[in-house]
Amino acid sequence: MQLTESMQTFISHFGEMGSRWGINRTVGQIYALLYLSKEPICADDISETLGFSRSNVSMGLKELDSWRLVRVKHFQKDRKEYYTVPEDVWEIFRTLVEERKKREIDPTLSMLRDVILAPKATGEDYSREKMQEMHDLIEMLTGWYMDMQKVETERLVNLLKLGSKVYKLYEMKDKLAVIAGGKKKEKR
Amino acid sequence: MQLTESMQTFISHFGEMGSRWGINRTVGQIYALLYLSKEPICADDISETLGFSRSNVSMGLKELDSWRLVRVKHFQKDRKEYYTVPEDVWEIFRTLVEERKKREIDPTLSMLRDVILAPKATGEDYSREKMQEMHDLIEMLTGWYMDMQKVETERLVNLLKLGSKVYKLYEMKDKLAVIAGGKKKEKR
DNA sequence: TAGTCTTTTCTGAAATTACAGAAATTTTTG
DNA sequence: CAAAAATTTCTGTAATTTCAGAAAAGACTA
Repeated sequence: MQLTESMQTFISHFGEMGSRWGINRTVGQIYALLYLSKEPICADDISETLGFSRSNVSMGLKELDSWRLVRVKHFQKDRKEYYTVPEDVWEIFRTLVEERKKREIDPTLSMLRDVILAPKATGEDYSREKMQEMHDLIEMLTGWYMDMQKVETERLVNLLKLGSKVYKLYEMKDKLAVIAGGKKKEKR
Repeated sequence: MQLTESMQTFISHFGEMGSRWGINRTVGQIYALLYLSKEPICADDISETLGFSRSNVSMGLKELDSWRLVRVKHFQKDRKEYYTVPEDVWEIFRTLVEERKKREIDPTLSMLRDVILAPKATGEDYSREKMQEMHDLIEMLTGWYMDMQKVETERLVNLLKLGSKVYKLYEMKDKLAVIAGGKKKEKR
């Protein structure tokens, strides 16, 4: 596959940023290449285009698969496996957040629950309190995210665009309740 | 410093999760220890409690400092430096998001802007479109976050608790505008 | 300003991770 | 079922990262 200069830049960047994102160079570049390609690509093409060994590409694809970031496609009369990534950037984003949550947050939440349930030793009042605080914060954030996940993309975009202005709506929710209730009956 | 069993568990976990969070074991454990300690701790104490070399603790604290996650405190008649972390978990959380954004997202946003501005080569219609899409998504999300950052904690908590229900308010915003206008005239 | 206490930086060794090529395994097709 | 094609796993090496101890630098005091 032929890469233009801007594609090169994009792909290299994903390689370099890999370490900050917790993936390695190979994986980052493979993903970037697939993201930019309209057509599905087979492992050999990836290997040749990026100059990685065939085995490395295999490992990279396996890693991306574990992140649910690639899809395999088959063409008839060809037993090669062709890879793509989902086209919808919002879908990609949601997948990414979900996986990071699963890997980076859930284990901690689980540990915190265990620790909080264990019998309290003497002299650990403060530390227990802090563990509880961390637990509550994480639970609130993940709960919120899981709730928001159900909102369809278009509505989510509207909410994001509204941003903190949404708070003004919230402040008026009692009044709004009056209206909503008013239709049925009357005010509080 | 004496560690109870639950503190041990908590600290070890932060060490183990370190690699997933992009920090090393030492740094993770130092942070965890400071988080659980009500009193500021000096580097020697950290070193002794966790069993790391004094130099490693110094490096770790420097790393945490670069994340703006520690504070230094001095006591009179003692030239030792004592370390703490901010007590408010929300403040910690905001700092963490800000720093991660700075390290993991901003460079990519910058790369995308550059690439998008560069003259388009032939045959890269699709890839350019995808780069633009990624750029727009990231810009929208970071824009939203920066906007939300201004909202004070208590209000933010209310919004989080409201979760996707906030969308129902949004759907009624036109009605609400009527009320808001009405209120303005009647009072204040 | 010398002496002592404290922190930071340097250095090389140890551990971990990344990776190419080889070997093994699986899948497809005749 | 065997041959061929493709993928995955294994293995050794290279590169990177982590870390302890040594050396250097800085801060305070007598």
